[in-house]
This record gives sequence, structure tokens and C-alpha cells, in this order.
Amino acid sequence: MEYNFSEIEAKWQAYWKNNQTYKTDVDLQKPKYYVLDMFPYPSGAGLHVGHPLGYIASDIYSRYKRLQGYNVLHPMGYDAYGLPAEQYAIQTGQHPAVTTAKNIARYREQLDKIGFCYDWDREIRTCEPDYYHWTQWAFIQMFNHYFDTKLQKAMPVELLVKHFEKSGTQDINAHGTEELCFTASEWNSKSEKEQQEILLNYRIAYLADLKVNWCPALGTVLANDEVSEGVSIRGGHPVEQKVMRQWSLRVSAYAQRLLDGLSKIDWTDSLKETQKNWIGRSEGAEIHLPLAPSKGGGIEENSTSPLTTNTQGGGIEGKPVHSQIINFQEKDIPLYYTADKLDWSLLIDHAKAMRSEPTESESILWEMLRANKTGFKFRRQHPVDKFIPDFVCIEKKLIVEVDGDYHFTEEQIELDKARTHILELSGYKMLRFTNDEVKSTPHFVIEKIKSELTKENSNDSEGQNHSATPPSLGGGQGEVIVFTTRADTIYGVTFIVLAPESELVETCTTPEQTADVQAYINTTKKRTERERIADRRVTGVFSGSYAINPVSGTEIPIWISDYVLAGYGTGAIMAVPAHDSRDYAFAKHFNLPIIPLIEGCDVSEESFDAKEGIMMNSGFLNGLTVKEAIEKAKTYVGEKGIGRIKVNFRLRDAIFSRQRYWGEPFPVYYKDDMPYMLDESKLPLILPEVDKFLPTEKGEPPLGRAKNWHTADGFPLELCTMPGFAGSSAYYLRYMDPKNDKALVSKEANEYWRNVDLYIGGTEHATGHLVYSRFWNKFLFDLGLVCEDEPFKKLINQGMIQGRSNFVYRVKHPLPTSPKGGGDAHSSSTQSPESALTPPPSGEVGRGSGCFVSLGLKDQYDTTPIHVDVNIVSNDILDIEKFRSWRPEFADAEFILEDGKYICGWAVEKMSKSMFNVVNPDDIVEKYGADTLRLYEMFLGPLEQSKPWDTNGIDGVHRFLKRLWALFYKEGESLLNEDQPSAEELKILHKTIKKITFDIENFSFNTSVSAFMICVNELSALKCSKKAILEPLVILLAPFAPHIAEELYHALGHTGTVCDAAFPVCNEAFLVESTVKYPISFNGKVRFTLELPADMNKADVEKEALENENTIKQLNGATIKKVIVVPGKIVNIVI
RNA sequence: GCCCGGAUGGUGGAAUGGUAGACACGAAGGACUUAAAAUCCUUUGGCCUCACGGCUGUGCGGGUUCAAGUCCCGCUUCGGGUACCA
Repeated sequence: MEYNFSEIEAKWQAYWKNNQTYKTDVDLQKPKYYVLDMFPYPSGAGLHVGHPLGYIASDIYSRYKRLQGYNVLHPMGYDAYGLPAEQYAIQTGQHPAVTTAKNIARYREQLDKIGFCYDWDREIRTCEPDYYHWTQWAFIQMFNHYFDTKLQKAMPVELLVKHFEKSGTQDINAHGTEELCFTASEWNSKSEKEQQEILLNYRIAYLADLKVNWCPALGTVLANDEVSEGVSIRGGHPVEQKVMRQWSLRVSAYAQRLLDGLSKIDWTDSLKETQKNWIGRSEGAEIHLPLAPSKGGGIEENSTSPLTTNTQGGGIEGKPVHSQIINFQEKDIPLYYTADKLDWSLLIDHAKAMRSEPTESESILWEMLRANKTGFKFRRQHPVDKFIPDFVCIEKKLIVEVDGDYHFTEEQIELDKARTHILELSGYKMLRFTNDEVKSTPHFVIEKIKSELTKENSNDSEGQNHSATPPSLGGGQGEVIVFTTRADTIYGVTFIVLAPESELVETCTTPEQTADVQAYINTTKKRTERERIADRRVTGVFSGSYAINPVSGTEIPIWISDYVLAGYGTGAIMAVPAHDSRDYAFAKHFNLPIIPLIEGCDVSEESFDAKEGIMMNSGFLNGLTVKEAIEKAKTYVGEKGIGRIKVNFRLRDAIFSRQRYWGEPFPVYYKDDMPYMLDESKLPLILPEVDKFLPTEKGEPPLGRAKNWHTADGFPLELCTMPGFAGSSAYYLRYMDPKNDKALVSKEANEYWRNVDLYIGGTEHATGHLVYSRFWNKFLFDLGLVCEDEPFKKLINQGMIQGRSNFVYRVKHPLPTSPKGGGDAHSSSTQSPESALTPPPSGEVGRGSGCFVSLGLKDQYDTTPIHVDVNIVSNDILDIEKFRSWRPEFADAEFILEDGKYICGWAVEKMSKSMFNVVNPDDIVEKYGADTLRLYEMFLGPLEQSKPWDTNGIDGVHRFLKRLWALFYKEGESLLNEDQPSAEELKILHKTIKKITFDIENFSFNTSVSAFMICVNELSALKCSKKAILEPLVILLAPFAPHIAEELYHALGHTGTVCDAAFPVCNEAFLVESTVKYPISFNGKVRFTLELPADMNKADVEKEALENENTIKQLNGATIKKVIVVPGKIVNIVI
């Protein structure tokens, strides 16, 4: 009986299926173990030989755990929604459900052939209503919860509403998009619509206007991790920035917990590092810089003091601001401005005349401010210093002004700025609103005022109140707020940069600069993300305004540039060109000053970015190390009320809307333009049919074509669908209880299976899926629906399987010189793949001759390398006949052979159709069997390393299985016997048990395959066919090669499945050696070995070694300096 | 630029600081066979040598150590990730 793998594999696959061998249920008698493969997207191309790598590894581990007595959950299913199926549907008109089902069937067929131990009863598909019911359900929960920053967990929105009803925004700890501020009475007086709008600011699933990655070619928005270098990852289409109203998930609220959780899980350091970078926590300070009134281009460089004199522009022209700056710096001295009253009285009169009649907006605002409605007393037209502002709160030193239309004249803007500055120097804070703002968005105006009132409060009373209520982007009207991690460099700030999108751009732009700023903003708007990345030229424009450094008192110019991101920090930075390379480049380009702050650093050529050295030019920070200075500066900023300590995260909220058809419908309807959730009893909301998978004429998403797409009451349903990661974020929970129609997962199932013990998949999910599913799980954990905070305890990334391409060399024309003899036959691994051509399309006759030269002779000719299908090449030898019939244009090909063979060149490239190097697992299974495929995939190299697939080596593992078979059968006769095993045989077996156990635990499957080979080689040499040895060996091999193991297990007389056997345990007693072969080395170089009893003591070993004749010969009379004896290991003689 | 991995024969790779190259492919030679396939045996890092044996050798340059592929410092180079994140 020969080893007939196809028969054996078919037989046992049928047996496992019929006997439900892999069916799993909750079993409280057994410990659980959950092994999961990353959710596959069933693409139309099917599996290539690289895909099953991780599945085989997880299958081995699952089978191993089962043999060890664990109840193993090992499920599989499909992430079935997605863009490719929909793109295909658009092209072909076929319904994506149809193509998806077809692809799944193909995947299943391929997977089945490899003999995995999946419990297929638990299969899930994200596109099935039974499944997406719970995706929609989770979304509703997210809509109905907010994130409490103090408790660091999700809480019901009803609690937030109760809080608003009772005390407004006072003392709230809710993570919000913006900081809002209102009283209870205001909340209660708001309309339903207004209240809903406000709540969206806090909901974990929320609708907001966002700048999104819009991909016109795909007609949808994409998440950050779906975009790379300005193009979509799927399809490579350009992506641009666009503001759209989109659903988002408040992932950013969980940033700290996502970061903290990493320390509790067993993932590789590099993966954790990637997640850390993605979350991007940076601890720093927000610093408030008041705007200065001075004007004009360029900054005043003042070498003798940090104080600036205003020499240009209007306003307080020519007035030295020396004294005020000093006062400003030393806040304990009351601020007072000593301006010439005569000059200013003219201005007042001028202004006053224009304000004689209260405008409509002034009246509106007054109605909202009067009678302590804000909680503070406001006065109207009350004189302050030498001005009469519109509204004043003396208690909080806050002035509110409403600008009429005339404020847009150049002159008036000048005057207003000067006025603001003076009042601010007197300790007043100034808020300015336009008529339009007051009329159209009065509640935002009043919120801003209230926020200002309470902000002042916290500064005054505690100074250290760094609560989690960030000010809105860019700060109030009279200041710029920047975020920095290098507060220590405050003395080196020579300019401020605003993001072009910053709200402050308008405030800061002076009339002279308006045209330039407008032009600049228009150009940046037009640039796509990709252009911004590709084009690293320094660009920017001066706003015309200045801010005052609150520590040094210097005036610094405010610039606008797109190297500052609006979405990070406050959208404004303090530029320290000496110590930040980006600022440096900007300063050099615009010729701005660079002040070095660290002793001995050279900033003539580049910035000194390192956080090391001793501070200089830095006032109270001089002499400190950078580390100390950062801490001291941060504390100083907090204590002096210049700013506050702040933690920023890079992690953004996940955009959750896709303007596509093939995804989960949102359980959302709209009433009065506000979103509402469907009742849970209405779930699942089934994806409707549409006539075409394209946007409507109005530009609505494809769901706009669906008939009756509204609630029973006639309210319209959401037209977007959910993104790919919606269905894949909690899928691992559904496997625990896949048929449950009452809940995502029952409490019982969840408490038994808990979370995934081993998760295997590719690195490509490091920042997408693995962040979203951790977030999603933490949210469900907060709701008490799941019992583990982290979904994936241990995670292994399998390496990529690369392709190995083959080349033939077409002769362009023979070289003029006659062929030189013995051209060297190097492999072409250094061959540049770019220079290789793919064959011309059928029909087109390629240029050059139809003559091909073998690799070893190709250097004698001028050749063009051409990719050739690896499936017609064996051991780099081309099958000439197959090549001729491969493509019509090669039918008459001629060959220059070496030794009668055509040798192909090769190179390692990505495995892809275009390289003709795709190897299909089905072909391997057909030729060698699934067990050989499984073993060979593991044998290729370490699981986590990427490596090229080369079918050439597969014969080795196939021979191994045949040799194993030969221990059982010879010419159809069984060789098995009941003989007692010898000590040597037992040693071979137990050595192998020990090695295999260790290797599986360490996921070192390549070395375990080697160990099996060694074992079988040794047993073959001994002609050992003893049941006592072979039975444990077969069980040991069962996780790796389950079919042959099952066959041989039954041959050994068993009737049940090998899956239910017990994994053999190593008995160390069989491994004890009586002697040790000591390598005897001289100065570390081994010269000979000496066999000595294993229990011989150190002194005797040394004695034996020194007395040995070989030693005497080696020494050749030299004196011994030292002898090192490591018992059981080595002897080293130093001479 | 930054972060993370690698670099060992013709190839994939092995090696708790202790005989570098296990195991396998390929190659060469041989056995069996009319022949082929299959199977089995021998050799196989390089150099010198009839041989015994010796020298050399883990990307490069230093260092630690009785002993370094392995640990430390400085480079070269190839992959992967990420990017004006202040």
C-alpha cells in the first residue's frame, strides 16, 4: 500500500464532517481556549499560497490545545461587505450579494481542501441580516451613550440630559467635539432640535461636519487608515479633503484607555509601538499669547532687550510699550496704560458717534446678557478707562463688543485693534462678535461669552485647574493659543504659525495682508492631500499681526502656513526654529530670526531637535537641562495663568459613513433634519434593493434609489451605509454565540469564552481593525455586555509570503563580438525587476527576435528579461514545450540552451498575477496533498518573518511523509509490531516530544518540522515499526498533518479520532545521557572532543582533559594560563 | 526624516554566550533499472593538502569575554510601517 494522500485526505475530511469532529460547545468541565484568524475578505481572486500560512499556524495550535484537553473555539467566517464587490457590481451589473456568495463558496472550497479544524456551524457573514442586526444594535448603543472623562467610561446620554436640565454645562465631564457652555435654564428653553444638535456634540456615535478624505473615484469617504500617501489603499485612487456631514465614532475619547490597555496584552513590541504612534499621546502645554496691536511687515529685531517698540502702522504709533510689557510679565503689579488722553478722546468720539443708536444685534445680545442671565452682572455702554464698550462685566473684567458693518473699513479695524490692546493691558478681556454672528447664531455667541467667564474664573481661583475642557480652536478673540511639548523653548519663539483653516486667520489678518492671505488660503485649499505630501516646498504668508510672548514680552509675527495642521492641538504653533526642523526650514525660507537656546548647539545649518543640553538665552530657565526646563516651564505656565498643562492625542474619531451601497444600513431616520434611532424592535434594518449601484442624479448615495426608504411614519432613512470595519469590530464575540437572536452574545457564552487567547493575522491591520475593535470592545465592556476589556490577549503577525518570479531572456540581437567562453552563470537574484518586461498581450508580436538564451549564457547577448509563468518552470528549468504553447507569440520560439536545458533567472517579488508568480494552494494539494502543503508552509521559515515561496523545496517534506509511511507499511504489508522499544528508540521519541512541545508553545513551527524529519530519519535507520514508539509520534504529528495522522492512528488500531487523543508528555528519564562529548578548545578554538562520564566533577574533567595525549600534542610545550571547565558543556584551555 | 525588523553556503533556513551551517532543496558521484520514475548510499561554505590535517569564515569597523552569529558602541545595506502630530 502506497501513501495515497488524495484518497486518505478525502476519506478523513468526510469522516470529520460526518462525525462533527470540530463542533464546539460550552463545556464548563473543560478549560476554554479561543483561537482566531483575522477575518478574511473573500476577494474574487481566491486564495494564493500565502493566505493559508496564518490559518495553518492557528490550526496547528488549536489542534495542539485540544490534544492537551482544552475546549477549543476555532471559528471562521467572512468579512463580506466591502468596496471591491461593489466596484465589480458597478462594472458588471451583477449584484454584490451574488458575487460575494460566489467568492465565499470558492474560499470555502479552497479552505476545505487544507483540512482545517474550523467549527463551520459557527460561520458568520457580515452581510447577513442576522449578523448586521447586532452591528446596527451596537451603533444605537453608541448613539445613546457619551464618554465620561472622569469615570473614563461610556454613560447613558439620559444622564447627560438630566445634568443639563439641572445645571447646564456646569461641572460636566463629557468628552465633546467642542466645549459648549450653557445654563440649565437655557437648556430647558431650547427647542428639541437645538437640544439634539447639542447632544450630538457628546454622543459616541455622532453626526458632524467634518473634514473628510473624499475619494471621487470611489464616490465615498475613507477612514484615515484606508488612505495612504494621498491615495485610497483599495484601488489607489486620489483622495481629497472635503467638509461633509458624516457619522463618526468618538474613538478619541478612548485614546488613553486604548494606550493603557496595550500594557496588559501579549502582542509584539513592534505592533504595540505602531498602535502607540497611532494613538500619539503627547504631553505638553497650551500657552495663551495675547495679540499685539502693532502692524507692518517683518519683525523688529531688537538685540539689546526682548522689548519691542512699535515703529510702524497705526494705533499706538510710536508709543514705547516698555513699561506695559514689564508689567505684563510681572503679573502682580496692576496693569495700567498711560496713553495720551487727547489722542484717544478723538477716537472715542469718533466711535461713539457711530454707536449712538443701538443696533438690532446689540439689542439681541443685551436681552441675553441682562439680569444676570449668564450668572454674572453685565453693564451696557459702561465707561472703562477711556472707552465706552458695548457690554462690560466688571466682576470678571470681560468686555463684549458687537461690530457694525463700518468695522470693516481699514481705519476702523486699526482703531478696534488698538482699543482691544489697551483694554487688555488694563486687565480686561475682550470678546468681539459681528452683527451676523449675533443675529444668526446667538446661542453660540452666548456660549462663548460664558465659556470666557468661567475660564477666567478657573485661572483666578485655582490657576492649576487643568480640567478636561479644552478651549475651542485657536482661542478667544484676543489671543492665540498654541500647543507645545517644548514649553522650555518659549524664549526662542520667533514667530507663530496658524493653520490655514484656523478660525484665527481672519482675526489676525490685517487689511494690507488680506489679499496675500486670501490668495494663499485659496491655493492651499486647491491642493490635494497628495500634492501637499509630494510637494515639500516651504509655503506661507504673513498675517500682518503680532502676538506677545507672555513670558519674554517680545512681539512675534503671526504667519499662516499649511505645515501646521488644523486638526491637531489648537491649530496654531509657537515656532522655535532653532530647535524644530520644520520651523527651521520656514524661518530660513522667510528669513526669520533663529535664537539658539541650548549651550553649544550649532544652528547655522540645521535645527537642534534633540531634547538634551543646558538651556541658555532663556531667562529663568537658564542653566537647567532640557528635561528640567520642560517641567519648570510647564509649571510656570500653569502657575502664572499663561496657559495650562495639556495632553493631546493624535488619534482621531473614526468617520463612519460611506456613500456606498454594499454595507450595513444605519438604523437611523431623520426628523426635522435631526437623526433619530430606530426602535430596537425594528432591527435588523434590511439593506434594500436598488436598480443601479451608482449615486442618484442629485448626487445622493445609491440608497437614494431605494423605493420606500423611509419609516412607517414617513421619515426618511439614512442614505449612507457603514464602513468595512463596522462588521469586523465585534465579530469575535458573535462566534461565541452565532445563532442568538436575542443578543449579540449571551452572558453565558461570553463568560465562558471571554476573549481571544490567540489571534493570528497580518500586520496590515495594525492601525485599522486592531484599534477599532479594541475601541468597540471597550465600549461594550463599559455597558457591561462583555466581561473582558481587551478582545485579543495574544496576537501574532504572520509574515508575508512573497513570490519568486522566473525570467526568460529574449535576445534583442547577438552581440557583435563572438560569444566569450564560460560566461559566469550567476543567479539573477540581483536582476532589477523593474527592467523585466511582462509578455506582450496575445497577438502583439514583441520586438526583438524569437530567440531566448539560457541564464548562464545571457551575458554574451543583449537581452530583455521577460516574466515567465512559474507554473511552467521546475527547479528553474523551463518546460520548453509548455512555454511554446503558453502564448501564441512564443509558438516558434528558439532557445540557446546550456547542457541541453533552458535555465531561468529569478527574483523575489510580490506575489501577483502581473508577475506570473502566483501559486495556487489547490494545485499543491492536488500534486502533493494537504498535509504536505501544511508542513511545507510551516517549514519555509519562522512564522513571523516574510519569505519567498519556492515550490522547489516541497519534495523534502513530501519525502518525509513517505518515509513516515514506510515505517508502517512495506509493499502493502503492515510492519507494526508490539515489540518493547529500546532505550535508544525511547530517547529519539522523547527528544522529539520535548522539542515539538517547546516549538509549538513558541510558534516555531519550522523547527518542529525539522525535528519530525530527524525523528523519522533516525527511526528509519533503526527500522523501528514498534507501536509503542509510533503511536505517540502520530499524535505528536496530528496538529501538523492531520490526515495522515488520522489514517495511521486508525492503522494503530484506534476507532475514534486522533483529535481526541492525549498529547504525549516528555519523560526526561529517557533523555539522561551517561556520557558527555566534551569539546576541548584551545583559546576558544575547538580541536577535538573527549567523551567523559556525565557525572564527572569539574576537577576530574579538567584533569582528564589536560592529561589527554591530544592536549599534549596541541600544547606542544606551551604553558597553560587558565583552564575553563563548564560541566556538561565545554573545556577551554587558555595558553 | 522618524519607528520597527532583517543581513549566516548556490537556495529556504538552524544554533539557552559554549563544536557555525541542524533540517531541507539544489548540485555532483554511485547503487537498483533495458530505460525512466520512485527509492537508497556518498560528497557538498571557501582556500591549501594525495592524505593526515591546517587556515579562513555569520554585511563592515571597533569593544566586552576564557569563549561572540548571539552582548555593547559606531557604520553599510535591504525590507516593513509611518509622516509636516508641534
